[in-house]
Amino acid sequence: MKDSGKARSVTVSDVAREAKVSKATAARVLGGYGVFSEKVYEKVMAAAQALDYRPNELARSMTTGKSGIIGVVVGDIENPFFSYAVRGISDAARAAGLNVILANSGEQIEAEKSAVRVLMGKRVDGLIVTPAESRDIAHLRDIHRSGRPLALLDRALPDLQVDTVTVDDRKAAMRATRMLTAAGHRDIAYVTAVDSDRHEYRDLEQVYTSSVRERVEGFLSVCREAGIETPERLVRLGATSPEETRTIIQALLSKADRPTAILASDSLVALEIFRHIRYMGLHIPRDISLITFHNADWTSVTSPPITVIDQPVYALGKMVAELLIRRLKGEKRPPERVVLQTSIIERGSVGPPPPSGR
Amino acid sequence: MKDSGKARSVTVSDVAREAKVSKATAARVLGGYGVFSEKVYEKVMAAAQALDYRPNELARSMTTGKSGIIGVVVGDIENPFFSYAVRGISDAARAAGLNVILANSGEQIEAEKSAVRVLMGKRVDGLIVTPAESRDIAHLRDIHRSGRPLALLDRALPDLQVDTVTVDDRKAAMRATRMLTAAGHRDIAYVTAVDSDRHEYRDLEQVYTSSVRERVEGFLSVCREAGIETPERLVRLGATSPEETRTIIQALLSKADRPTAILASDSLVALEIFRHIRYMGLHIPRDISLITFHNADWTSVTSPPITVIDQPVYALGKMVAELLIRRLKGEKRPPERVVLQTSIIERGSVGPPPPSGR
DNA sequence: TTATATAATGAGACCGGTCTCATCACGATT
DNA sequence: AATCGTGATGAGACCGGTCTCATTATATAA
Repeated sequence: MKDSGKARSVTVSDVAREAKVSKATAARVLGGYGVFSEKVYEKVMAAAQALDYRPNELARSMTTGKSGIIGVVVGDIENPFFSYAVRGISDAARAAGLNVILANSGEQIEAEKSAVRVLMGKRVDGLIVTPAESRDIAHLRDIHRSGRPLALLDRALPDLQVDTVTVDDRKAAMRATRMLTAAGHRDIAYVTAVDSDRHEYRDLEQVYTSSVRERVEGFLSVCREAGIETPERLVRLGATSPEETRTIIQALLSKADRPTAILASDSLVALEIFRHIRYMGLHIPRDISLITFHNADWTSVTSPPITVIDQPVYALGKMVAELLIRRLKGEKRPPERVVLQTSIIERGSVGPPPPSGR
Repeated sequence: MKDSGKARSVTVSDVAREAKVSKATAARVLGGYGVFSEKVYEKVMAAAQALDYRPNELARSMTTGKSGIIGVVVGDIENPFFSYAVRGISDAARAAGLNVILANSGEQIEAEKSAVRVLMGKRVDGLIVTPAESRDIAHLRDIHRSGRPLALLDRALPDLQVDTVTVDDRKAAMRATRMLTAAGHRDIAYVTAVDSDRHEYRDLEQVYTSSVRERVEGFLSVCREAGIETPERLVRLGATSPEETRTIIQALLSKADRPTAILASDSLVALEIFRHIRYMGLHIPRDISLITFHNADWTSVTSPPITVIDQPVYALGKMVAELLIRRLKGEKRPPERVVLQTSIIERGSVGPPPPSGR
C-alpha cells in the first residue's frame, strides 16, 4: 500500500525508460505500428506489464484525429423504437471496434443542435442523427462540410445528400389505411407524435419530419381513393408525451362523429390510446379498431392483441451504422438511401365499424 | 466552393494570428479563464467568429485530464429497466454539462471488463456500472484505485466501498411472496435472469448478483415462514433470453406439481411467462397467479393487468448519476449506499390457487 | 572489397489546447 | 522621484501519444 496518493498514469516514456529504449521505439511497440525487432518487443512488453501501462486513448485520438467514437443523436431512448435501434447501432459499432456516445434530443431542435455541437467538439468519427426537423439543418450541413460522415436514421432530409436508412413509411401507412377502409371504416383518425404548436392538422407544410409526412400522405391518399371526404379532419399532431396524447385522444373520442378506427404513429401513442379506449369502456375491435406502427412487446399480449406495422428497427440501426462505418473506413461512393420494407402483422384489433349511429 | 478538400480545423493559434494577439491571450479569451481586457476580448471574439472557430474538446481534455464524459455500463439497453435508468442518468448528466457514453455488457463479465477498459482508456471522468458478477471485480477495483469515481447501479458489491444505489430487493421480494402465500399459494416459483450454467437452484453460493441474491433470500424466507417445505425446488435461474425463459417456463408448467403462482424477476421474463401461460390455455389468475418486478408499460394493459413491484427506475439512474457527479466535482465524503423503496401495485394477476388436484 | 539497399532505432516536431512564469505599463504610495 | 503593486500580455513548456526524418547496423549486390 506504499503507492498511495497521486496515481499519475504510466506513459510511453515511463515504459521506454524502464525498457531502456527510446520513447519512439516503445511507442511503436505499444501502438503496434512501424517496425521493431523481436528482442525490443519482448523488453517493452515486459516493462509495460511491470508498470501496468494503459494507453491514453485521448492523447492517441488527438494526434490521429480519430476518436474511435460514433455519436448518436436520437429523439428519446425511452421510446423502445429508439432503444432497439440503438442496440443495432451499438452492436455494429462494437463489431467494428468503435464506441457509441449517445445523446437525447427530446425531438427538440435546439437540444439536437447542442448535442451535435458537443459531439463534434469531442471529435467523434461520425454521426448518426434522427433529425427532429427538416427546416433547420444548418448544423447538419456543418458536420457534413467539416468532412465527418453523417448518416440519417429513420428520417430522410430531401436537401441533404447523405447516407440515409428509412422504412417505407408511405407504403406502410397506405397498407394499414387500406386494411381499415377495406373493413368498412370511413372515419379514421391518424395520431402522430410530431412536434407541433396545435393538434389540428392543416396541411403538409406544417410537418417537418419526413417519416411523418410520408405517412400522412399515404394515409390521406388511401382515404381519398376510398372516397372519404376531408380525411385530414381526423389527423392529429403533437402526441409527444402521454399527457398530450391523452388530451388528443380524449377530444377525439368525445366528438360527435367519433372515429371508428385509429392509426397510431408509435407504440407509446398507441398505448395511451389503448388505455383511454379501455377507460371509456369501449371494446376493441367491436367499437373501435386500432393499428399502430412498431411491433412493441406489449402489442402481442393485450386482449385483443394489436395489429401492427412491423418495422425492422434493429436492422434499421444496424444498417445505418454499417453504412457510416464503411464510409469512415474510407469507402468512397455516392450517398445511399436505403429503404427497408415493413410488414403488417395482423392480430385482433381490426374489425368492421360498429353499426352506424353507434 | 473554393475551400474544397482538407478542412483542417481552426485552432487557437489561427484565431490569435487573425486577432493579432498571442496564442496565450487568445486561449484565455476562448477558454474563458485568466484575465484579459475588454478590447482584446472583442478582437478575439470577432476573429473567432470570422474563422468559425470550434474548440477541440479532445485537446482540451488532454491537458485538463477531464473528458466531460461519464461512462455507463449496463446489462442490456433493450431491457426497459435499463433504458429508463439510462434516461435518468442522461438527464442528470446533461444538467451538469456532462455527456454519457454507453456500453452494453450483455450481463457477460468479459464484455463488462472490456467495456470498462475501453472507457477508462477514453479517460471518462467517472463510471457507473451494473456489475454482472460479484466474484470477479478486479477491473472495478482498478477504476477505483486509479482515482476515478465509480458508482454502482442496482447491484451492490459487499467488498467494494463505493457509492451505490439499489432498491430494497429483499423487502420487495418478501412482500410479493407474502401476498402470494396470503392468497393461499404453497407452490410458488421464482424465475430470474441471472447468468447460470444450469437452471436449477442449489444454494445461494451459486448467485453472484446482489440484487438477485437478496430477492431469492427474501422469497425463500417468507416461504419458509409460511411453512412451505423446500421452496427452493421452484427457484429457476438463467432466464437470460426469451428462448431460455421459454425453456424454463415450459418445464415448470408441465411438471406434475406445477406451481400455482410465479414471481418474475423482470418484465422481459414476465412477458415470456405471460405468453406461455396464455399459450397453454391457462387463465390468470384463475389457474395461476403472477407477480413481476418492474412496472413496465405493458403490465397495465394486459387482461388481466399484472400486479407488479414498482421500482423507482428513473430515480435510481438519476440518483446514482448525481452521487457520481457530486463526487467528481470534488465532494469528499465516505461512500454512500442508498436504498430506494419499492411499492407493490396491485392489479389483477393474483388470486387464490386453483382447487387442489387442479 | 566497396557500394547500396534494408531493417532497426533514436531524436524531436507535432496535435491543440492549458497553464506557469516573466515582462511590461501604469497608477498609487511614500 | 523612486518604489511598489497590479492588471494585461507574451513566450514557451507541457499533456501523452503519433509520426517524420536522420542515423546506425546489417545484409545483399556489384
